[in-house]
Amino acid sequence: MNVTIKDIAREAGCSIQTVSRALNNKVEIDPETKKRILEIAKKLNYSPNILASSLRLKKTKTLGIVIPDNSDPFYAEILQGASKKAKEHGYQIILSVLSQRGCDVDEEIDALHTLISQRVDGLLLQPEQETGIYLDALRECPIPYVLYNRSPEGLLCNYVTHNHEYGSFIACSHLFEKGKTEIYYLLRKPETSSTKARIKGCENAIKKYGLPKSSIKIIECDDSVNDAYQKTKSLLDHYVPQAFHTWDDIMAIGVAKAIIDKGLRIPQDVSLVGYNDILIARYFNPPLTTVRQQLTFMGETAVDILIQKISDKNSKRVEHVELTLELIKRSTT
Amino acid sequence: MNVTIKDIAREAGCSIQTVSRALNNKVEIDPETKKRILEIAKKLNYSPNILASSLRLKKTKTLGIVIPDNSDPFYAEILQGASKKAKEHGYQIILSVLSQRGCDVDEEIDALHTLISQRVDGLLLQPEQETGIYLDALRECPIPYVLYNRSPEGLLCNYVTHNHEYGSFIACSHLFEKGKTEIYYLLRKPETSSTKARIKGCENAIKKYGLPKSSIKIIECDDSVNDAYQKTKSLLDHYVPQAFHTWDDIMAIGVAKAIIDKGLRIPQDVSLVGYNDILIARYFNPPLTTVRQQLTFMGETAVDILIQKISDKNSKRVEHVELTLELIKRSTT
DNA sequence: CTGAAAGCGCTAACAA
DNA sequence: TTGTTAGCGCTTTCAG
Repeated sequence: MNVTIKDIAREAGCSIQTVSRALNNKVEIDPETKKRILEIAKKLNYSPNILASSLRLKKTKTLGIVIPDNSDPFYAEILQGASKKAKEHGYQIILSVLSQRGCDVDEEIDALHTLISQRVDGLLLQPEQETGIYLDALRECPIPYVLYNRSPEGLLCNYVTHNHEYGSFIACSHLFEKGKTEIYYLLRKPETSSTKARIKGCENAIKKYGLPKSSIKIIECDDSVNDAYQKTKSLLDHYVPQAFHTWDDIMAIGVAKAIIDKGLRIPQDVSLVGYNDILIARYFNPPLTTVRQQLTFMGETAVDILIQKISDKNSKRVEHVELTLELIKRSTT
Repeated sequence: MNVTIKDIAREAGCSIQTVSRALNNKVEIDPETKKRILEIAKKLNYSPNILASSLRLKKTKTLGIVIPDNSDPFYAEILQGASKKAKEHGYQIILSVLSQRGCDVDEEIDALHTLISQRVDGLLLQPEQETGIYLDALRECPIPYVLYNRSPEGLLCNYVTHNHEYGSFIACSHLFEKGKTEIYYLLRKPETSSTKARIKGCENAIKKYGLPKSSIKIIECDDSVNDAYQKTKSLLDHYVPQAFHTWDDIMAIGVAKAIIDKGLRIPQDVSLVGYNDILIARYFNPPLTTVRQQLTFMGETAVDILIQKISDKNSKRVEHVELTLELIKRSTT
């Protein structure tokens, strides 16, 4: 059915080896034969079977990436950066999107194993469950991997993250500087290392400004914007706090809607600081003060590290990259 | 290095064939041997080499998808739907993101050929260039494919789209009903079939309401939100139109910012209708009137059709699915 | 129920 | 410069 180098060899009256050499730009070949073979290949509409060559070469030029949810701009942006960079390096991306947004460890482990079975050369992961069982799976991983947005304790590995302790610190500090003495902090995924770092950052800000611990009140939300919206709404029914800070910009937009629906003004009545600086933040009304993460760059960097690890298998060095966060002051504070 | 069925066979003292049977849940095997083999496999941390089995089986259980830009929520949503559905069917996704957002035909053809080389079982594509050269490449495509969001003339193939002629028709009609007699329509990708359909829809609305052709003025923008923002701003410097309609919600948000920056009110001074109904539309301030596309569902449907075509290779029937669009009335009109 | 042999399409090593 | 041979890891005959 499909045309192979064998077919080309027959047509050209040479061995398959010669065809292989012509196709792979090897030097040890007569320019004339090479030209003839290439023409025949084109004529027969030949498409090399990467599967066969990968099997032989024991490398696939393929990276596996696990993404909890591509409809979240946060991850979509990371994936964008990763896939562009991979393409630049001549690597393909095999994508695994989790259906439970990472709430199911078994699914996550499964995704990992499937990708390994596919014989990808390396993996980009964000362990949603930084618990023993997933980390165990990771420890047995036979190929190089780089974590993004996570740096689990108790696992020595390559990762690229942001310094979230600093991120929530500058967000809260900014609000304190503006004279606010009370912040409601809406967060999610309370168990992840990144959330823990953020809470630490809040506490640091409290300390720095000599405020009581109760200055920051935490509200836990699930993954939907709507939950942030509803919880803010309920809160505002009883009480109007001075300021909100949120785990991401999407939640901030939900909070903003609740505030505006209540007939309150931002920032005159309530201040608001988001997180991530997704594209919309700048164009939102009012433009959102937020903490900028370098999402595309995180994806790119993770790929760079990964590919370096792939080429340099025996290097046992571990890469830790911490990207910088920046407070973007706009009109909600 | 890696453990293979050969290693398991040696360990179990049987042939590789028996191991293969145990691993693939074949019936013709003693339950006892099967159990023993499975245990050994687990002990040795065996991971099947999909490459080898794919090569042998001539199918990879893999779908290729080409996406112009994953940082655009429009495509991110489609990809989300597609990858979830693929996973449900037990298929993997190989992702190819274009670096020029589809402005480079050669890159697009290249992406196509690479995916074919990878021996994916099927392809999901959105031809950015509906010109001869890309369609030619498609005509030579040896594997099943389904187009999403495009239905190029002169190519008989499977596709899933929305009825954009109807979409812009309901958007414009809505504005006309509200008494507006003049709409500035900001669009992009003027050459695509989907844009042409939209312009047709505008003309239909004009006809229906017996208005002059000049009632709808077209402004062409590039792919950035900023361009929509800037162009609206320049326009508003000289003239305040009654209404805007945009090619997508992101552009609408850019337009809204320009209007608000100018000190004008939406919808009292200027009305605005977006397109797509991305998540943010509902939470935007003011909540955006828009035309809802079923993006996740489009991705899912495309995968469903594709997998059906893969299982049913000899069926020469061509599937055309046209999803329905819906006007979502919120507060910008 | 189990095993031996062949081959998927390709490339590396060696020989001519 | 070119051809021959072997083998990557797996599954599908076919034979025991």
